[in-house]
Formats: sequence, structure tokens, C-alpha cells
Amino acid sequence: MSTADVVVLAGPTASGKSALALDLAQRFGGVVVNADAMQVYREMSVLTARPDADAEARAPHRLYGVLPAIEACSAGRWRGWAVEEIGAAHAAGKLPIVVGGTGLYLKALTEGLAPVPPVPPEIRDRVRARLEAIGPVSLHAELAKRDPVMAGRLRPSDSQRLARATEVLEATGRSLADWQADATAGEGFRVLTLLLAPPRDVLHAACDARFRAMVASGAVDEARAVRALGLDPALPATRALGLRELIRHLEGEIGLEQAISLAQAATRQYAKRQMTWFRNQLRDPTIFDEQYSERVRQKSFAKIEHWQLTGSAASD
RNA sequence: GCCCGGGUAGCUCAGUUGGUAGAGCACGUGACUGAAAAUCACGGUGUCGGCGGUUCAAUUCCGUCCCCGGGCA
Repeated sequence: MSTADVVVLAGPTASGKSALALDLAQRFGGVVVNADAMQVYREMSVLTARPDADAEARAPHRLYGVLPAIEACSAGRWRGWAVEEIGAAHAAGKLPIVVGGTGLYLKALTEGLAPVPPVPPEIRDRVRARLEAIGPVSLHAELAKRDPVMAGRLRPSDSQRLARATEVLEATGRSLADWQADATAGEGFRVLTLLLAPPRDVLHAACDARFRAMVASGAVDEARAVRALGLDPALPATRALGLRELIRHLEGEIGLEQAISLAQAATRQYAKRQMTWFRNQLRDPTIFDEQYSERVRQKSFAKIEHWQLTGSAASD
């Protein structure tokens, strides 16, 4: 095995990535590295469908539940950890298997990220407060005067990107567009990207079943515990699918059945967005047009075996 | 059995004084360079319950049948 090999396994929520990752890790002597923005948060294991103790016992898993929900992860933060874990796996002679549904994280890892320094929290808070106060359209107008390039790139309604562009400008005195123009590159890994892409009807059924299963295995209690943390609603952990719906239920606003169907709809919509991202943004994936199954397992084994052989041939 | 009310998009419903129809949610397509399970853009997807009748034209009016509520027996 080349020391720079990395397997990336992408797929929408409920496609069976975690199960396949575990198979791959066992078959190839791998380490599973989480690339899911929500599974990093410690207090949410049921709601984020984090691999259970049995899975962790069968193969090493990294970057799951490593951050308290009161902190915010980010693509850059995650990328640093992931590079470290990949290095450690290589050093130990193991194959890193990066698995997750967060497209931006995968892209940050394989294609690099603009070298923007961290934005100080006080600047970040100030910009978010300003956004809250005047709304995205006005913030866009303000940005247009100071950074016409970024303003031209962003829609006036795109609140999140407007806030990012504004805070980078304030923190660094330089346009985000300039930062992004700086040459960025991945870590030079040799990457094989696998994509699980089940048909939409199968995916929808899996999303619906999955949220029900979460509720059956304690999602409501977990939501209660997270609610008790009193997290700032702006924190990313509060965006976990189903969390808001279950909290509304706990507060007596809606019934459990209604909470479930709202959460299921949110899950389906998320899966759809993921599929759009993967289809159009992922670089050169090997696509499996089905949900996790024995067939997919065999096909992915064969693919990786072949890839490893061609790798050694090419590097010699 | 009789009397009301209803049958229009996947769901809940609006509407058309006769010219083949539109909202919310759901759904579909796309964008994506640091809180991405985020943030945004675009799109109406339809035997207007069935069958007849009147009419240049019926989802709309008439007849009849079916189905779902509620009431009276």
C-alpha cells in the first residue's frame, strides 16, 4: 500500500456509508475517519446516527463525538484534524477511510482550502449581530461598498456567505475573493472516491425509517438532554436534523407524530441536497447506484483492490 | 332509506357569474472555498370522482351513479 492512499466514501444520509466503511476497514486494515459535520458533536450520538460501540470495536473510528456541542466545528478545523488522523493511519500502516456526508469537508480535504486565518470570535459575533439587525440585503449593500468583488459573487439573500465574506474582510483587511485566489492544494494524497447513490425512492424510505428508528432508540431523551444544555441557537450543533422538531415536541408545541414527520421531511430534503452536491461537485467518483448491500460490498472491495494494485505499479 | 356538506396537485384547501386552474407544505432541478445536517436560486408536477346531457366550448350548469363526513330515521 502506498503511504499516501486515502479512500473517500461519500453518500447521502441513510445510504449505508457507515456500514460500508466498517466493511472496508475490516477488509483492508483501515481506520474510519469521520467527515460528517454533525457526528463530531459529543452529546448527539443517536440523532446523528454515530457508529455504535460494536462498530467501534470492530475497527478504529476517529473524529466521532470529539467536540462538545457548545463549540463550533468548521471545515478548517475538521480538515486539520483529518490530516493528522490520516498521517497517523499511514504511519501505522493502515488505510484511512474518510467517510461522511459533508461535501465541503471532503472537498476541503482533497482539494485544499484558502489559507484564511481564523476569524476572531468577537468580529464574528459582531458581524452576525449586524446581519441579524439589518438583514442580508442591507449587509450585502454594505459589503458592496467595501468588497465589490465578493458582493458581486453573492446573492443579497445568501445570509451565511455574506456574513463570512464580511467577517473575513474585517478580520484580515483583505477580500475573501483574494484569499480564495491564492493557490491552494490538497495534501497530495492519492484519493479513491466512492459514492453511494441509491435511487431517490429507496433513499426516501430509508430516511423515513431511520428517523423512526432514532426515536425508538432514545432520540427524544437525547434531545431533552441537549435542550438542557441551553445552547445558543446559532451554534451548529443545534442544527442537527430532528433536534428542533423534537424540542418543539418536548415544549408541547407539536405532537410526537408531527415532530417525526417534520424531521423526516427535513432529512429527505437534506439527502436531496447532498445528492446534488455529490453529483456535481465530487471529483471523479466511482458511483454505486444503490444502497449499501452485499453487492455493493463486493464491488467496492474489487474496486479498491484494483486501485491499490495500479497504485503500486504506477509508483514504481 | 331520507336530508345536509364535501370529492380539484403527493397532502390540506382556494377558485373558475362556462373559455381546461393556484396557494401553503411535500416534491423536482441547480448553486456551493471555513459554524455546510448550513445558506440560497429556479420549477406547478393535475382525467378538477365516474358516465351521460345542454353548449361553439363543461372542472364550472343539468341528470345519474360511486365514495367520504355529519344529521334524521
